[in-house]
Amino acid sequence: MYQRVARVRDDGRMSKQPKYRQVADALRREISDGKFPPGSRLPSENDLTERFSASRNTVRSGLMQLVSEGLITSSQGLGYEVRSHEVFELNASRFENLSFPQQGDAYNTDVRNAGRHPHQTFRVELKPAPPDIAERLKVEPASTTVLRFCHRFVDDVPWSTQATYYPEWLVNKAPRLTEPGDIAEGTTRYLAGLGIEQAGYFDEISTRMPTPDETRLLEMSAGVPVLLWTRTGYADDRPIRCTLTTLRGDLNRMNYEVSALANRDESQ
Amino acid sequence: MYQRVARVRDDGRMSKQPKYRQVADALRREISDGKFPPGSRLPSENDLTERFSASRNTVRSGLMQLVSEGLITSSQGLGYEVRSHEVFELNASRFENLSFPQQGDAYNTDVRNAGRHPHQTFRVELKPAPPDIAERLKVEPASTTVLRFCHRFVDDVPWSTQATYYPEWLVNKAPRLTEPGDIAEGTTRYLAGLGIEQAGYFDEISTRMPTPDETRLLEMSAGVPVLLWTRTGYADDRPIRCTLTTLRGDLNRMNYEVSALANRDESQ
DNA sequence: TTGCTCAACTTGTTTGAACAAGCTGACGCT
DNA sequence: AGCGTCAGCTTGTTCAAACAAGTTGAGCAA
Repeated sequence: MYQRVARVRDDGRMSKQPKYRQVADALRREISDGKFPPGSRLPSENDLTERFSASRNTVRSGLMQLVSEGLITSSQGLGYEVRSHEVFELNASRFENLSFPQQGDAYNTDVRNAGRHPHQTFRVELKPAPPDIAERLKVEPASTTVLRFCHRFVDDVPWSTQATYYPEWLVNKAPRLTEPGDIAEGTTRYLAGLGIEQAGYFDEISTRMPTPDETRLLEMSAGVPVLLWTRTGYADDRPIRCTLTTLRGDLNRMNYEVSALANRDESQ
Repeated sequence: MYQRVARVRDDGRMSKQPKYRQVADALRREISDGKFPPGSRLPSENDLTERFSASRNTVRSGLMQLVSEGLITSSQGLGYEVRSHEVFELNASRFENLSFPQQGDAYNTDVRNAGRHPHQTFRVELKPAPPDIAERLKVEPASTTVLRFCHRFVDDVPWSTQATYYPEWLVNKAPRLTEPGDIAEGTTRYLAGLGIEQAGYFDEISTRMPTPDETRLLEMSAGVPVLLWTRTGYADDRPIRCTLTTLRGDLNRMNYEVSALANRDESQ
């Protein structure tokens, strides 16, 4: 039976909020007040059913709300747990090409410096350029590109995926880009040795909820968005690579350090 | 009655996916295939109930899934609509202090250049520094700061909120920061006129699901994350401001253009 | 002690029903 | 023609019940 929520009640204020939202609001408040600290467990659905005089389904609706806000997680047989946050800082404005090797190693050193254990799987493909990549690389759509793909973990927790596309003309100059394994000295350094130096890049950052594929690959729980980071690298004003990085939003933060003096001359 | 989903069925593959997920997957596929283009409406819950031979609640679970993925929206009385995307580019690496005025105006000109109509509300507060702000401004926690708050719209659609904190010592030098209205020439330019020039900044970017407050202020629908952008501005290596910007993730993309030459000298 | 089983918890999935409430167009009245 | 009402669509909220399935610890057997 439908039971209209009291319109004038509660703490005296008008509150014609639906019951499931009252549940969510109450629990959210208690979590932020520290009654349920990160890592702790919430009362079971049955307990909450009693406490709020609501059906189990209604309580579940409220809990679902908090799950999709990224505040709590649920596991069958275990209960609901308050999510604890731990972010990894990602310094994006640093240039890797002087004393630092490239990608894999920038990541490796960063992670190790943080006292964590890095791990990654690697894959190389030949692939026709997707439209957005082709546009950024200034090549024909569906023209051949080399795709170097990385799946990265920190302490065996999936952290990010990275797909770097190289245009065909560059691969002709730098054939080792098609090597199926990691390039020991780093691709940036390898390219620099061939006289192709990444002199600048253009970064685009956006966010959205993960696709089912991303959810699987990054083992993401509900209510956590991804950070999408696209870096287009240039040498002599010509695009030489385009890197799409997908980062778990709950684990990563990106940093840029920019100085006015450095940028003064290149007013866009 | 509980009815176990067929284990060997469908297209011949093992598929012991729960029914509500089958609904979500089928619809997601049809949306990405273009059967339901952005802006179009999905069949009603009743139609889907028939099509999938499931109860209305099960169909709703599947639809909820897509809503929280940010793929569709629902409106009472109207139905489910496929979300259409339109992003606004935000050039974050540009320096505003040469020929461009500050914040409000960088935003105003950007929006107008895009052929859109900007609009913002403004507020000034005196507020004790929150811990994270105090740390970034290198002042005592809870010491006095001036908070200048902006609520921004594009074509009357809520776009972002921006809160800039100035430390007390700076306000003593630049009293107009407490003026309740907009500073016509822009705060950066006003400060530069007093010999305080923002020579660099440190940006931090992260993402998460919005809080209920943010959902209300930015009129966000379910399944859309926010982009959090923290900019700490420096003059002579001393923090002079800290700006927290909350951006609707479905409407914004941030860009950084960085050149190696510019950054070569300031290896951190 | 070790190891297995199982009862008793937990959340996950599904159904059917009922009523609330927003939206739209048809119909009929003025 | 103009306007208001309302039937009939839509999604939103809530309930009660049942069975599925993951987790854990108590207790029994080897």
